[in-house]
Amino acid sequence: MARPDLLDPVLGDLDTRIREALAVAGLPDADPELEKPKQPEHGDWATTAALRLAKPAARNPREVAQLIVDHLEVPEVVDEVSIAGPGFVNFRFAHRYHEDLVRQVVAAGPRYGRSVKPEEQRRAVNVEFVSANPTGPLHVGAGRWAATGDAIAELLEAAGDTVVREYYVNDAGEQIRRFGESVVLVATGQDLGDEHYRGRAIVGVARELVETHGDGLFDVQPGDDDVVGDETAGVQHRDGVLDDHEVAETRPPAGERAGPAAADQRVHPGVSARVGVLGVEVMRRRIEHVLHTMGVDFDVWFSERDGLHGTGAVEATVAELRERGQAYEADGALFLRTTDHGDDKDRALIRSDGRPTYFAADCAYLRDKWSRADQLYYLLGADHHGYVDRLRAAAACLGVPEDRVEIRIGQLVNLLRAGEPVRMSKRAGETVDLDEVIEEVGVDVVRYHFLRQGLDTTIDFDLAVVAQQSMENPVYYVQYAHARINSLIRTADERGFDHGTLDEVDLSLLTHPAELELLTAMAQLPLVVAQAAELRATQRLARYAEDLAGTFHRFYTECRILAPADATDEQRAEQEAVGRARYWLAVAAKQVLANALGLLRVTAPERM
RNA sequence: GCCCCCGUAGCUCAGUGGAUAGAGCACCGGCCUCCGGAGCCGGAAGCGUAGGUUCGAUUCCUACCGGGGGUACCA
Repeated sequence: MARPDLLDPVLGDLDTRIREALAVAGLPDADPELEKPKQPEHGDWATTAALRLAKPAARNPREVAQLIVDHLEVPEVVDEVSIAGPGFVNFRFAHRYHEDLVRQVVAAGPRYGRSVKPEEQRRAVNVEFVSANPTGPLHVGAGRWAATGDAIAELLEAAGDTVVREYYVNDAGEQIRRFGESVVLVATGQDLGDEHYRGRAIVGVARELVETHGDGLFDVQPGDDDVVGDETAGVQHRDGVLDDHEVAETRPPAGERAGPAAADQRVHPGVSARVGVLGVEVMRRRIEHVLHTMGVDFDVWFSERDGLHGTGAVEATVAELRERGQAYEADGALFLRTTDHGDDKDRALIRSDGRPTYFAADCAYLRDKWSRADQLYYLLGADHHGYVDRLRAAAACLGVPEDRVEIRIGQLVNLLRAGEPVRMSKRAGETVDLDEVIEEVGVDVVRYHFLRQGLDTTIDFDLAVVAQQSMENPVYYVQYAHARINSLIRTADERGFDHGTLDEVDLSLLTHPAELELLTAMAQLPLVVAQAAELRATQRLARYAEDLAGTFHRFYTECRILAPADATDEQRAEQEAVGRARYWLAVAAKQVLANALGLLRVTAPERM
């Protein structure tokens, strides 16, 4: 678990001393796991070590707590140590600790909340997310993976790891030919079959291709005859998460998916393949653009076609798996022994007709990533959960340690409007894509809505609700707190408020309960960030931001900073000293709010 | 059939084995002659059911009930 001692020297010292006390008392070693008591009156920090040591020490928890307290060399900064409840050891810190916090926050600025890992614990993490098929526009569901994957990447960086954000572009195989075929038919005004991709996006791609390449694009060209028997034949991939109502829009009907589909006789397969490659790139760029509007910028767009099939990586991977003795032939096909590693059945790598399966490409991709990173994180939608076991098994077959491959499944998103499912009318080609939702409600709302809920809850995204600028949208609550502080600072400047410098201000005047609560809330950020990163749980940080905003609003309501505009000189003078301390507290609180929002990559507006 | 996720306040959701289970919305009642009322304070209201493990279970295990998703030498 996150070690507060790595985040804060004062907590680090306390952590060390508790460990020493355990040793001196003859108790087993244990991580003190310093935490914030739920009730403020219990103190500033607490350890549960006694509770967890009760069993190994064969004593009751309160006795163990007493032993710890008896042997603890209490740090100077701790004013009070107490035992409470079943065996908590609570610490109340001297006021000086809180005063230091304000200075620490202001000094660290945007870095407050981030931490550094010791070299040996630092990981190069590859975070793969979204990876939607480039054969259609991004749906709302993909927005969830975009927001979540991006924020998790940010959290990991904040916790001291290095991160690569990666998008796997599934641009090889049968689906590309079919996509190209669809584009050709659309561009030449012919009817589409049930197996074809359709919708505004296809029309847009067709139009753009004609503009850039001319009509000759659709004529048979030299080389087009070579593509028959495409060696990459393969695959439609983990296409992000589709709303169930939307699946039919981008995925050919089930009946069409069995086996290599018969090519449409109206279009030369070579033309389809060539146009497909071009069209997919156009679509990919559009996806890239939408993600960019969402604030998500990938470091690597990994092309299956260029990166795996084009480099022989698939063959090399299959060869390695054979060498490792993890593959065997049966019925003319080649299978991977995934059942040795927890899968239900062995999976085919090479079909009996010699073509590699999609799974083979997946193995090659995993191997490629493992050569570039030492921790692999996959964020997949629940519609791909059936894929998890074989992916884990593939990693095991390739010799990747179990704890270095993390595959997380997120539940899907239901798109609603005023409680009614937004149904996709296939005939009308009516869909609601991610870019339209962003347009309608704004990036921050979309991102935050996805980030404040855990990955394993299904999210209802109701356009009617989310469009309201009210507390149905907690992001506004947090942003409002930030804007409000900014307004406060602005007003202070306008009135010529003399806030002095942080060095000279007397922060010991911050004694109001609302001030102390704000201070202790601010002190939590580094720990919250570390825990959120460790758990890959963005909602931890979002909920923290909401709590912090609430704590600030209470402080704001109860504690005046500026004297009233019509105050007498006496009132003004009286207010001045404490007002200065509060001013700096507000400045620090603004920084913490900005940092929390920044880690979620949600904007912290100066005014709204 | 098998696998995965969920079930916490009227609603939407937090809560990595610990103290009195928390927010928002909705409802009821209050709050500044003054720094942004997109705010603050108060009230009422809850762990699906039954077992088990544990000093301690919303949390872990089993069964059941209810809801959602997935199940291919497919692409």
